[in-house]
This record gives sequence, C-alpha cells and structure tokens, in this order.
Amino acid sequence: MSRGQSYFITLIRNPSRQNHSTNTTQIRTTLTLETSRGNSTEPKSSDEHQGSAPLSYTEMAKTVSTIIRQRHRWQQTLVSDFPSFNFADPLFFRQMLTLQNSNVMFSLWFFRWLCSSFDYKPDPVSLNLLFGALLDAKAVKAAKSFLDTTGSKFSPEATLLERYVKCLCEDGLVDEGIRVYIQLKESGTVPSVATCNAVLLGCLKAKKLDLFWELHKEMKESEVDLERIQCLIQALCDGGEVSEGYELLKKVLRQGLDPGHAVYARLISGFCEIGNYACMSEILHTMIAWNHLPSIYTYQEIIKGLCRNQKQREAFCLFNSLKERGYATDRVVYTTMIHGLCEMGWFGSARKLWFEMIGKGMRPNEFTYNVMIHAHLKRGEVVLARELYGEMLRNGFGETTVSCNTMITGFCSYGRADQGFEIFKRMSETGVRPDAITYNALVQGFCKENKVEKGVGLFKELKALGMKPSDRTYAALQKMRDLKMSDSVAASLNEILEVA
DNA sequence: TTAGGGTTAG
Repeated sequence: MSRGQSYFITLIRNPSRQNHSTNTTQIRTTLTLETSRGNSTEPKSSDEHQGSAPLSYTEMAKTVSTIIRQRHRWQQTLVSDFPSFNFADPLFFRQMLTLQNSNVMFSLWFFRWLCSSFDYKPDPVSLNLLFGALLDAKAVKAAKSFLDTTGSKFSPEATLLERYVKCLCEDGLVDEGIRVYIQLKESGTVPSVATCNAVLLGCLKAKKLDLFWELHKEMKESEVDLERIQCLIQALCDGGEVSEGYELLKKVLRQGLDPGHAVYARLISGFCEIGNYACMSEILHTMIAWNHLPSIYTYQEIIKGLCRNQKQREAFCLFNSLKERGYATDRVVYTTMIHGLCEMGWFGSARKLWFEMIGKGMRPNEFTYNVMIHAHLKRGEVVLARELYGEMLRNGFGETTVSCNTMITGFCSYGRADQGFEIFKRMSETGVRPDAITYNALVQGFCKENKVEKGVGLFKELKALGMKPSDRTYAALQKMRDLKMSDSVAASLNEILEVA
C-alpha cells in the first residue's frame, strides 16, 4: 500500500488529526425536515430526527447515501429536504466517501452536485480522497475526466499520480499514461519500480518498442526486478532479439530465480519463429523443471513453428503425442495441424483430422474451412472447394476478405479470372473490403488470360486505393507489352511500366 | 483457467 493511501485511511479513521477543532462524530446539527414525501418506498429523510433531535455527520451521510441510491432526481430535492444542513462542509463529504466506497460513482455524482449547487470549494484532502477512490475502483476514464474537470484546482498527490499512471497503462490508455509519467518525473518525483514497470508493460502492449527502450534507458539499473526482467525479455523477443532474451533468462536462472510461465512461452514462440529448435527444446525442458506445464497455447506455437519450417513430420508426432497425453487439442491446434499437413500435400492425413475433429464435437470455423478450401483449390478441385465454401456460409460463417481472396486466387490460378471477378463484384455488395491481395491476384489472373484491358483497369483501381502492386503483378503486366490492344490501353500500360 | 494461439499470392 502506498504511503498516500495509508495516510488517507488514517485520516478517515481519525479525523481529529487534521487540525480541525471538531471531530465528525461529535458534530451535531439540528435538522428540521420541512418537506416530507408521502411515498413509502422512498427513503425517509430521517423522520425520527424531525424536530429537535440532532443528527451526526455519520448518520446524515448514511441517509443521504440511501437517498442517492434509491431516489431518482435526488439532486432536485436534497436541499429542500434538508434546508438547514451544510452539505458543503468538507468533513461531510469525507463521511460520504467512506460510506460510498462500494460504489465510488455515487460519490462522484454527489461531488459534482456539490460543485454545481453551492459555492463549494473542495479541499485538497477531499479531492485526493475521491481521486484515490476512483483509482481503487479502476474507474480510469472517470478518474481522467475528474482530473480534466478539476483542472488547475487540483494537483493530485504524487503517490496517487503513480497509481493513475499504472491504471492508465493497464487499461490500454498508454499514451496518456506515459504523458503523466513524464510529467511526474519532470516535477521531481522518482517513480517507483512498479510504476516504471507498468509504463514499460504499457509500451509492449501498445507495440511501442522504440519508446520502450527509450524509457528503459532512463530507468535505473538498480531498479531491475523480476517483473522488469519479464518486460525486457518480452521486448527483446518482440524486436526479434530472441537469443539476447534467452541470455537474460539464463542469467536469471543462474541466480536461482524463476521468471514465470509467460517468459518461457514467449521465448519458445520466438525460437519457433526463427526455427531454432535446439533452444526451443532447452527452454521447454527448463520450464517443465520449474514446474510450469507448457500450455496447449505453447504447444500450438511449437506445432505452427515446426510446420512453417517444413518439419511437419515432427509437428505431427508432437500433435499425436499431445492427444495421447490427454491434452485438450482444440480447434485451433487442429486447424494449425491440418494447415501444416495440407501445405506438405498430405491431404489424406489432413482430411482424416478434419473428420476426427468433427467427430470430437468441434465444429470447423472460418479458419478451418479456409485451410481446407485453399487445399482443394491447390489440388485443382474447384468444385469441391465451391461446395465447402457454400457449406461454410450455410454454417453461419460469413465471407471475409481472406475467404474471398482464397477463392479469387484459386480461380485466377486456374484460368478462371472471370469467376474470381464475380466474387470480387459480390464483395462490394456484401461490404467485404478487398485488399492488395485481392487486386494483385485479379490483375495477374486477367493478364494470364491475356485480358489486358481488365488487368490494366484493376491495376488503376488498386493504385487509386493507395495499395501496393506486387513485383509479380508488374511482371505479369510486362508480359502483356507485345500483345495487340487498343491505343488507349497500350498508353496506360506503358505509363504503368514506365513508372515501375 | 492471467492472456496468449489458427486462414488468403509467392
């Protein structure tokens, strides 16, 4: 718990510390209820105190809290219910805060009402308390708007600002978190290790690697704890420096420390990506030795990495051993494995897995369908691909850019660019956005069939949309040069090729 | 289950 927090809590529990001559529990005020509502379901404005009985701030806060919770438009009636009560007393607001800690938004509404109804000048203690309560409740957006509206009238305590930075970064509002963090540092505060780590983690989440290293450079070496190590290893992996990340892991392990499941998983994924299975396997063994059972996510990454590096045989062995060991091989693992097998041309095994997965009650989704449709098209089985595509749509998986591209590239590679173009036309009707793959595939497809005019037209569209033509697209257009075509198409083609 | 994972041209 931060110093600021404990100070506030002591303050609430023992308000006499604040140099006020009175203690809240001793404060008595004479309340007279001048208006009384007949509605029995509404909270009574303390009828029992009507007349001369005094009411402590604690009791009054309870009553007002109940009214705020239960009565609509309480803002319009509170003053007339308690005309002689001084709502603007800061001590009363603090009582309200302690009572409302289960729902800080009530406190915020009450605060806003105070500001708009009275000449209420909130004191720094109340402002810090409310701000802290908003952070406790992780109401980051409310905390931000609270700061925005109080503006220069409120400078939160540094400890609270640190917590604010942490909440912002955790909530994905990284830019704002970094802004407050820099502001804190500029004001002379040395942020805690936890705050620094939160900022670094925020950078990683937002994929701001340059900023990560820039901020890390300014942080002190002495502050490096296990959480920082986790951040650093992730940053190294994200930046492609997996081996450096592994060196850091080894250093930590030599110190007898365990950096936690996620670090091993990230490094394994990194080594899989670059095809370094020796290191991947070492880390896998290390994590098991530290009692971290690799999750199905980690194994899926390994299977994907093996397949990507043409090691489908090893991937398939691993996949089968996972099943034997009772791992819940889910739809994603099946899809990854089916994809790997299809890429190798082992379509029979892929199909077997497809039915095995369905037999286990897992329904293929757009990813699984796409993998199989792509495989059929690669084998020239256009009719089967079409059938499966229809089945996918019937099963409720809508068309996506990827699924359309799969069909379009399939058609185009078999000299059926017109059929691909039909899908392309449908995309604009169904609101599926074509991308560079769509256009490049169609231009190449039409060129392949010597349909220069269509190819050139689509190329122009591609450029107009700000997309990048691929080298193969230029090469396909280049081949069209000597064909017969109208003068205008020839002029366009020349223009395209000259610029290239 | 801390969250994290799968598909399209080459």
